[in-house]
Amino acid sequence: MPVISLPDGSQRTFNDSVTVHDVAADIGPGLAKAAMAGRVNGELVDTSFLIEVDSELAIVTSRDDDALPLLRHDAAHVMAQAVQELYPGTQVTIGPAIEDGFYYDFARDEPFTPEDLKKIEQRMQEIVKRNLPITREVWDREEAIKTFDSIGETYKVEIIKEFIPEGEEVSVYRQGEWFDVCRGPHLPSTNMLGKGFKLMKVAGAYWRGDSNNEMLQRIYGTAWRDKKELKAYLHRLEEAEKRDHRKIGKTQDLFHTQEESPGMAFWHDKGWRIYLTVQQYVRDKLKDNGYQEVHTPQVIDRSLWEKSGHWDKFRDDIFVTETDDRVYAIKPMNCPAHIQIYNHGLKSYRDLPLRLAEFGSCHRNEPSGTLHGLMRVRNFVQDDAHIFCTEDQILSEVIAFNTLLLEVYKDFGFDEVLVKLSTRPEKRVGSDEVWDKAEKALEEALNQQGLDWELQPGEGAFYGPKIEFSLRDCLGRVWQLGTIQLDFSMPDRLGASYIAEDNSKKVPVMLHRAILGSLERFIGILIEHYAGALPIWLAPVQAVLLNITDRQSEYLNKCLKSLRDNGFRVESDLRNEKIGFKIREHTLMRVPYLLVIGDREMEEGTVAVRTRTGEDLGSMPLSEFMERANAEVSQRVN
RNA sequence: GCCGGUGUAGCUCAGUCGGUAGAGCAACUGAUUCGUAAUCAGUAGGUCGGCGGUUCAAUUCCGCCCAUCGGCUCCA
Repeated sequence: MPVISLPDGSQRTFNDSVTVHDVAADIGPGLAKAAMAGRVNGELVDTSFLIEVDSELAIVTSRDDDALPLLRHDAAHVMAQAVQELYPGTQVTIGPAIEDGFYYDFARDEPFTPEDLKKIEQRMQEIVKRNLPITREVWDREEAIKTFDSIGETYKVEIIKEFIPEGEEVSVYRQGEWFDVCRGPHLPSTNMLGKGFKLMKVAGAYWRGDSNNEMLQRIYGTAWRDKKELKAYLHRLEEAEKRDHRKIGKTQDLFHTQEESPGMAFWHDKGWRIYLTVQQYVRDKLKDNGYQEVHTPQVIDRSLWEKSGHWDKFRDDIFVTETDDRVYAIKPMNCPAHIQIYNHGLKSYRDLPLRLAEFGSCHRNEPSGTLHGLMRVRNFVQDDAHIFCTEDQILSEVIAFNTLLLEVYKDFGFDEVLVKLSTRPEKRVGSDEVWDKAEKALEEALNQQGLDWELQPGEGAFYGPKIEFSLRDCLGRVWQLGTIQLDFSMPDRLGASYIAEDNSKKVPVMLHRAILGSLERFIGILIEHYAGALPIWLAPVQAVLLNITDRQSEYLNKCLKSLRDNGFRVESDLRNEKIGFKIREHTLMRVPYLLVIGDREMEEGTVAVRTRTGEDLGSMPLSEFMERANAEVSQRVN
């Protein structure tokens, strides 16, 4: 006699065990039809799930948050069925729901073409129409292995053998002729998938995510409750693509790349202004926070990299130059060089913490397939710094860093930051005692900051734990920006030491840290975040002066000079074009302010101010405009 | 690095089932001096990513390479 408690607090008593579907039907036929799954005592289950004891139950319909992952997982199954119907001999592997959609990895010798995707999508629609009941079966493990082996599904066999312990049973979901090993739950039938799905792209993916394994073909799709939601999603994607920093970099004449220097940017005037503005901002911040700025060579003999251990580990990724029979590395990082500065002269504990910062240009020969606009490059400058300190100073240094980092992100308009803490891996240097202390310091610093953070056990570097700070780009991709990493190894390897209070010689702890990470990547993210309309304090051109006719040229040039003398980045547009044409052009270039000057303004000694959003602020004396603009610059208004 | 797509004028793109290419915008010239998101007319502009091969003939077909895009792996 199970008593079922529903989310609204009501209870229903049944004489016998009931399925989720039975309960839904008991409430009403509409709900029975709409039921996609159930949540029994917090666990998501099929509508066919049998409830035998008193339980809490929520019926999942398309309105629930739970619906989308279910829908997407089903879409993956339906796609796999479609693929196997259309392309016999194709093996299925895994196919989960992901953010905004799903994918399924297939093993097939021939590549899937964009035309294939269309065909598969059509077949999926057909399968949905067939309205196949999706049923759950429980198989004996050995029987499952035998069955999948007999139909040539070797990957499935491997999955069962690996993930299902011997003696346990395997759940198999069947829709029509087609079946797949799956934990579930699933929708009751294929037609509940509806029409809100679309196949997006084919991509390669290694079996089990290991580059030593063979490559499978992954088909990505998106799935939503209905066509309308799908359309909205596709629209969102289109809008996101318009924000692409590579596109905006081109249209706004910020930078370019070319074949001869893959993964390295040619910064144009306007892009470089952004770069310098960002750099100057960080430079001032670092100075205010007790950092010394240094500068070290870009080309350093291989012997130093051998000592640091990088030559062994990263030889293939280091650009090398050979001159006069010596082999030099184009530096891939600044830290060994900073230790050279640290080592220059005897250090006492009184010198610590010592914070050395450098905007050092680094080169890394990243694999060709990983390059991506400004986001992943081979030449970059980090807002890099190394803090040399004692073990006891770790906590206070990490707190100070986190505080500074959040302050900086906020100034740039980023409030949503993803934080991850990576702790000791199996292979590591340093005593457990030191690791304990270090991990605790990082954790405590994060908690004191009130940050939400995710633990990544075992993901730390061999030389120390780390915190990573990431932002999401316009297409939802996550890019790591800031980091603080403890290093118990390199100072020792490169002979750094200090004299402690008790006159003993000790090795300092080194903290690698960056806030923006690579300036290139950061500027790429900035461009996308603001869709090219950078806040006025960052905008490469803050205002353009536009004349109506030639008569105002002289007055306009006077205004231009005055603005420039006051430190504004302004341009003039004296072309013999209609004012509407000029306004359109500069608005599209996302210039924050357009200052229109006609006879009226000339006579009154004013400028007519228009914003890039199309707002007309009316005429005002130049001094008033400058006051306004100055305030916005110093307050970093968007 | 791996899988797949793409590479045509400064930009965005069309085109050629093998006979050396076209539009819009931009540029240039001329006219227009016109008050808040595109004034009109004309001119010029391309070794069709690179190198090889097949062919009477290759931008088009084939091979290799490079770059780029989307993923995967990687990211000190």
